[in-house]
Amino acid sequence: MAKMQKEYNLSKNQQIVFDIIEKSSEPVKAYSILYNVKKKGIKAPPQVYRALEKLIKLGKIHKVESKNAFVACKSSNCEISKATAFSICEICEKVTEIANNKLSNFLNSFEDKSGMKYKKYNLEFFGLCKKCKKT
Amino acid sequence: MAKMQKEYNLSKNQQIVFDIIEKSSEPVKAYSILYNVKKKGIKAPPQVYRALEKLIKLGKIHKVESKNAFVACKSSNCEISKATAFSICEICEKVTEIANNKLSNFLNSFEDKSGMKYKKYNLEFFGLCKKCKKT
DNA sequence: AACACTATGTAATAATATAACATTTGAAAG
DNA sequence: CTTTCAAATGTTATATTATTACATAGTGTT
Ligand SMILES: [Zn+2]
Ligand SMILES: [Zn+2]
Ligand SMILES: [Zn+2]
Ligand SMILES: [Zn+2]
Repeated sequence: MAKMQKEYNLSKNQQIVFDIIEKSSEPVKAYSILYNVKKKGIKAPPQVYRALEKLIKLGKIHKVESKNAFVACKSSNCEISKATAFSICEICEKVTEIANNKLSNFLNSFEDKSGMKYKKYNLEFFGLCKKCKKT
Repeated sequence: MAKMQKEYNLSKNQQIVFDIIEKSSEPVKAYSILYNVKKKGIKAPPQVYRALEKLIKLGKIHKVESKNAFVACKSSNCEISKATAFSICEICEKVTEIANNKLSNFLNSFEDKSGMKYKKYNLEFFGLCKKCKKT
């Protein structure tokens, strides 16, 4: 029971790619992953992109669209990758996943006059992080 | 007074690129723009990307990040490109800019516990448009 | 004219992502 | 156990998106 069955269902390549992203303190780019996994036998872009695609579907990582980079999911609220929100510092580029019920409730129930009901959203906030605000 | 001074300050290339985007009923990709302006003397990617960059700064167009494509601003609320929201149909890929005060007020005043204050956001909703929902 | 600033033209290349096809693996069913 | 089927992998090539770097030209100001 120690590990609470975490990522037992990941395949070899998926696990390798996930480990890299999870260990990183910042968003990771696909080709940076590729470079870092060459030593583990992954040699070509499709291997990385397929793993990324699967991990996104599983909700284990998210793509930060404005940066073409990937982060591990920290909130465990978005297991199916349906509702994601990030804060992005415009100076140091730090990206943090936002877990805020008021925000997610508001957005999940948002419905506009077009009659379109949304099943998924991605929100990216930009500003200055605490550290960078001081300087 | 007929035209209410609209885009008088756009340079030649900026105007050419903007016209293409504004006339399109769907998001336009950079290389599609490039292809379409070859006849007007614009020959290389940087010319297009520079115009795009400027138009974005001016708030006349927005980039739809999840599609790497560009749309003309329809809301005139986001003159400085600070607060953008789009609805995107997952089937026909139609993109519509959302102008909704409740939404923009909520997001503009959103502040999370990290102490980070946001000056900009981009939100992309995904779902099925009215037309595609029927089928 | 001299200056600063913005925009343009052009060639080369970098960075991101997918197509296509052959092969392997692993779990489920018979 | 072996047949079967879906998922995952390996590999080559190519498509798509975006930027660097440098030279030139226009525009307005002093
Ligand atoms: Zn998440
Ligand atoms: Zn910062
Ligand atoms: Zn707009
Ligand atoms: Zn649709």
